Amino acid sequence: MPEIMARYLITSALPYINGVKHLGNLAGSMLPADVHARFRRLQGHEVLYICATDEHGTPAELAAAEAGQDVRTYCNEQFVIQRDACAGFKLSFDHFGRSSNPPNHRLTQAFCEALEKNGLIEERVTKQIYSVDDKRFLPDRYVEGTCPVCGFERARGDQCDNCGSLLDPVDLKNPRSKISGSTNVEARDTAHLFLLQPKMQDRIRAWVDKATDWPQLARSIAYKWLDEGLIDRAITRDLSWGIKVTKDGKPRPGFEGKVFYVWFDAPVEYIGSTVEWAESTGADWERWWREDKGASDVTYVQFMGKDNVAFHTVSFPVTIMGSGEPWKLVDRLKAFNWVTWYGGKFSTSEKRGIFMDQALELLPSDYWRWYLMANAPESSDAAFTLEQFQQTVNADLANVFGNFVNRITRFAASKFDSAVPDGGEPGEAEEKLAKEFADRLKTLTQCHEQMEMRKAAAELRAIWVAGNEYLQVAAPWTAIKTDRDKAAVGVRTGLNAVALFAILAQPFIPDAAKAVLDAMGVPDENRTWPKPEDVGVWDALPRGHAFTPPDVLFKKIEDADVAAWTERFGGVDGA
RNA sequence: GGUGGGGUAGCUCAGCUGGUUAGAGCGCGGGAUUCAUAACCCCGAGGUCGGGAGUUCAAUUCUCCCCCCCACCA
Repeated sequence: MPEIMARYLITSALPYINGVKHLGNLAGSMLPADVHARFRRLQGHEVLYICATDEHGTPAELAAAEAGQDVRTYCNEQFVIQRDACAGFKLSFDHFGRSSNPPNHRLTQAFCEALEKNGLIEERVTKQIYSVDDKRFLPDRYVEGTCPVCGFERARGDQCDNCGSLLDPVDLKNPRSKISGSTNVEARDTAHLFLLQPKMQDRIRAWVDKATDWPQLARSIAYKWLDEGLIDRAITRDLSWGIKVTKDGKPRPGFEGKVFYVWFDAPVEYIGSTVEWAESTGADWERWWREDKGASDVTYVQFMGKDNVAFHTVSFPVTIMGSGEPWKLVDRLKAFNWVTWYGGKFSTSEKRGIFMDQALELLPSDYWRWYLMANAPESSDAAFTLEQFQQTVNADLANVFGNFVNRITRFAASKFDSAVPDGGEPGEAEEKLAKEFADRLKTLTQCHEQMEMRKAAAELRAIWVAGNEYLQVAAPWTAIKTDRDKAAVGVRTGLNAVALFAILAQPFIPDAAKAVLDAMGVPDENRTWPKPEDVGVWDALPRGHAFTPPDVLFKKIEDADVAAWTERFGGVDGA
């Protein structure tokens, strides 16, 4: 089918290496990005879906220390855990990389050097708290002390939780290390590189002004930062785990014990991961990222949680644009709010909420995928409850879709010998179904194109319902008693609906969709996204074509399951 | 504290630039059906659209104030 092929570069915010993510993290970036990637592939577009673990920074170091491991070993283990959890959810990354891998080191260093050549980097000496016992400089939030403003004794280095004053760690009285508790700390001079963001302020604003199709949430956050005024930001830290600072490709004098701050190198890994992908497949990464190397026709779509919007709309663009090089900038952006656990926070320590690896122990990924996207936190935070999860999955997947597939395939198996029947002509009922299907398919397609997950799921569900309505009217089980041709039309239409419904379900529930399409014997090349004007879809299965009724697609979630899970994961209201 | 996002039927949520009897799914009540995972289909009952004031012929939809919830604050 000749179509206008487009190219989509899709990234989802990088999950931090520190432990397996919970369902909220999944629902807010990786999963919707996957749904979108699958949809665009089905449309016949060329898609590159990239993700990676974000591995640098103090939290990784501390988590490793707590686990009694060196950071590298810790990250190696955690990377595998996260990669496997993502695979378990059928996230169809073209590559899942690591920000600690060599390509990101090279790129990050190159970006910094390019920025410096353009006068956007400045070396400054500042005073920071050094912990003698910990043998390290302390990040702001790992310094505690008495607030110089209100006298609160447990003020953090960056802010006092009591009076709200923004603080500088060196101003705290009686400072101590939050890591070891040691009070043997002192302010020491240390040099850092600063990114002169204010110099880019006007260019960033002009760029945001043109981004009229960004969602409201993204634009308002970007403007908020711009209105407040960008500030010079340190992009290096006194740590050992991270990307070394260079000058002219060699270690930068005076920066031997320093690395880039994690927020500077993490987004660069979008590119780094693409390079990893290219190195492992022999593909060309520059045609996805360099405007001068063929990327000008790429549509770049980013998925992220609302906490990441500022970095993607302002900070990272400063790096990209400031380099003066023709890198690809984000075109479309989708931001999500949070999924909450019964209205409160997910928490490992308090045993509240389900994490990705645990979810897969309970049920196949499709169950979670469907619920999380049908209830995606698009306009506001969305509460996850096991009770609603049970209801949604049982109703939508088991009763509406699963049962539709089951009822018509089993009827066809017993009365028409497990083959697509010939004979009869479509009538009024078939016309009505085709009309409704075409209308809803149009809407569904638009929802996917706009990345409206909830609406897309609702529309898909409505299409499934239309199938059940049709069967109710066509009632082949009645017709077969008097008019075999009429029953044949009903069964044939129903079986084609099974295939169509599964094709449209692929982005959301890929495994179940595949099981249905395999059972119906639909060849891969016929599983592409249909168009509303294609009327041939209702006679796509060859007449006489044999199929195997699939097994029950979705087992219902029992009340006893919910009770057990509530016990284990802390349901109801614990907050 | 600042900024942003929310407060709409029992529950989870839709409701562009203001305008006939405010919508969906689930849950609930009734009916129909028997091909099917006690499933499906139809009908119905449920809401002073957080509170107050204002603008307007007209506000859930605009403005202001207040009260709650959530997130972020480099």
